[in-house]
Amino acid sequence: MSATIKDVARLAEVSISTVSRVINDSKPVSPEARRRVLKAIEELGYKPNEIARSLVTKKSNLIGVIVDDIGNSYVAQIVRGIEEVARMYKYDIVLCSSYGREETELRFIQLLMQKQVEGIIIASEIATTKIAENINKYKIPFVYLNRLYNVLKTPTVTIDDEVATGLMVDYLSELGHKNILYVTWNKDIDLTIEKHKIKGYTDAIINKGGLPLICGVSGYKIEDGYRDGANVLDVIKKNNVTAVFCCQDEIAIGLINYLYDNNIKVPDDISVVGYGDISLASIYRPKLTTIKEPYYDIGAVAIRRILKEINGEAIDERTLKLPVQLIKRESARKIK
Amino acid sequence: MSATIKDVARLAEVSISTVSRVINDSKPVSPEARRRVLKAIEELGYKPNEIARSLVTKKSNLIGVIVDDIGNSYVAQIVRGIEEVARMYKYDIVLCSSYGREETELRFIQLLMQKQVEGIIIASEIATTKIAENINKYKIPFVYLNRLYNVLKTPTVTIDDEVATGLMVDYLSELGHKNILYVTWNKDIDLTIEKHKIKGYTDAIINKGGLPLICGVSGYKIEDGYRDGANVLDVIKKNNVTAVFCCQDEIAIGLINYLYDNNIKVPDDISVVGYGDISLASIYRPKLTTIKEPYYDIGAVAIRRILKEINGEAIDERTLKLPVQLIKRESARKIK
DNA sequence: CTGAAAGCGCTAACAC
DNA sequence: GTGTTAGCGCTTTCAG
Repeated sequence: MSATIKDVARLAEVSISTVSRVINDSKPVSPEARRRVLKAIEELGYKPNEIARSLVTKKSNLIGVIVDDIGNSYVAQIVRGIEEVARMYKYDIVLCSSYGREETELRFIQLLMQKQVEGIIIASEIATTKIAENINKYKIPFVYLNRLYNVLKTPTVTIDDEVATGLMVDYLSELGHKNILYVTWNKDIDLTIEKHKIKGYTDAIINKGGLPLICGVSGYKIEDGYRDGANVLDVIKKNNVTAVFCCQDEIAIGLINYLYDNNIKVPDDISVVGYGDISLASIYRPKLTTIKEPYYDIGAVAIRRILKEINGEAIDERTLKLPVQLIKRESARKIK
Repeated sequence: MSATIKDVARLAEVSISTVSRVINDSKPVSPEARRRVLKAIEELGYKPNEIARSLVTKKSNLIGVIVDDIGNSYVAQIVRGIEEVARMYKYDIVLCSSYGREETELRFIQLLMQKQVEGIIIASEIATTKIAENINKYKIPFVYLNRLYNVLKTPTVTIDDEVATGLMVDYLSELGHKNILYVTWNKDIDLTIEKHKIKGYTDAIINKGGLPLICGVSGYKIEDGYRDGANVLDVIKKNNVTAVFCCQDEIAIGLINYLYDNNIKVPDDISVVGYGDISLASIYRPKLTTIKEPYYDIGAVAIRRILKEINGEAIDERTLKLPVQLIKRESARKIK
């Protein structure tokens, strides 16, 4: 068993209050007493028990982070952002992976509440309204990060997706592309942020005097982009598409993989761009031209908001929008 | 403020002990009392405060996990393994990222101790002996996972690296390769597991009647493999190398990227294989032939060991070795 | 400046 | 089967 405040007090021949005072620097202590306490602490290797401290101060210094899957690189980036700023304020992160199961997330919220976390950030990809109801019950600072869905009326931080897709279309146009295909995950479009992205795309295309061309795939993972590659290729051929704009980097990479495996070279034969700028985007060959969603910053801003709220500071709007950035790399090129 | 056990007791008109008993199912309670307690709990939305509980039971149900960088996909896989089995035993994970700084790791250990974690797993890449001394002081269950270094006399879980590299050489030989270059991170080789990997490689090469050929690079990241690509290419040309065996997948990918950018096709012009089987290995094109380090399992086995130790069960050897697996994909092919 | 004492929310003897 | 009570290790009045 490690030393307690009592042991320190006994050894230093002072009361436990005095020990507490020097530890927390909460009230003046005579130099002599302080010296003795410090010496005793040193000798015993005493470290205050945070659990006991939390119980009385009602501050756990814990933030709960519920993620879909930490194995997703973009999720990892968000978590990095969260942790790094949390730590600046002496907060620790307790990590929960839900693997997209709603009941699991619900269970985690409760679990985290029991652990007395002071705030919760969810970075998940499921569409759910229960979560919000559930969490509001607890009146705890909370931010909901979702790359796909947009159904919860809770604080969040994103980029302006409509502007972003418009920006990409403009860029592709500059490169001389006229027939630009947008590839989207065709599920629950009304609930997802795809609604905004499609609007940005469509408006920009029409603005250039073109005709929107949209094609759906059955998921938003690399496998999905690959699996549905044949369909997409079909659409490409039938419409003389020269540039494909995928709604997620993963789909773009899956598609490029499919094209590669079928002897179609990107960007020589066709341009393919993504959305997100996941870490793979710059490692992959060809390097992916894409829209940057600043995951690290998203996490950092989210936690900062939570921390502010914990401190009772005024917090602004529910949704914070970070600047949009177009990343020009190799997977799109001038049309010949 | 949320409801406490007292509130429940008052509402149910029983003592707090009775409430505690029904919560924990620790002692028989009359059906009638139980019913009333359950009702009160329901009504108040009562959830036991884990902090208070921990204080008295001296069980925090927390495991500290110190990682180098969760942004590394293999680290994320280890953490997944840890979390998933931890959760089966009702443990939570508190995550700390050290970004390879030793002082930070040392500070985290102390911090985690103060949080009363019941065990610590470090998954880091730095070479240090201080960590072990420090942690042993606390007599807390502890596992040290390090993909590169091998200096700590602490429990760990790995694969048999010597066997693994031998296996790869054998495979490459089967494909007809005679001049197989081994690319290693040439720093602290005596301290790293490279020592074993090089031995496995060398023995196997000699065994086949070949001559070992080793070339160093200045790091173990993708950038490093890329940056030193020119040097490696030089060695390749001078020695008629037909297959390159990189000590990490990252280096292999960096190198292939370099070759790609210089119009050398893998595997058509040359075979390149890696070590680790990071998630990128199967996404990348060409898909990387490699040795699988089962990261998820490594994490799972590590936490299982910790949990066993917490429960006072007997634990076997310090180092657990998981089975070696050769993953044949596309980046190596039969010599023409 | 310092100590005694109350109490954070809960569990676990211990008595009844 | 149930209530009373003594802590867990700490912070924080409140006297002095």
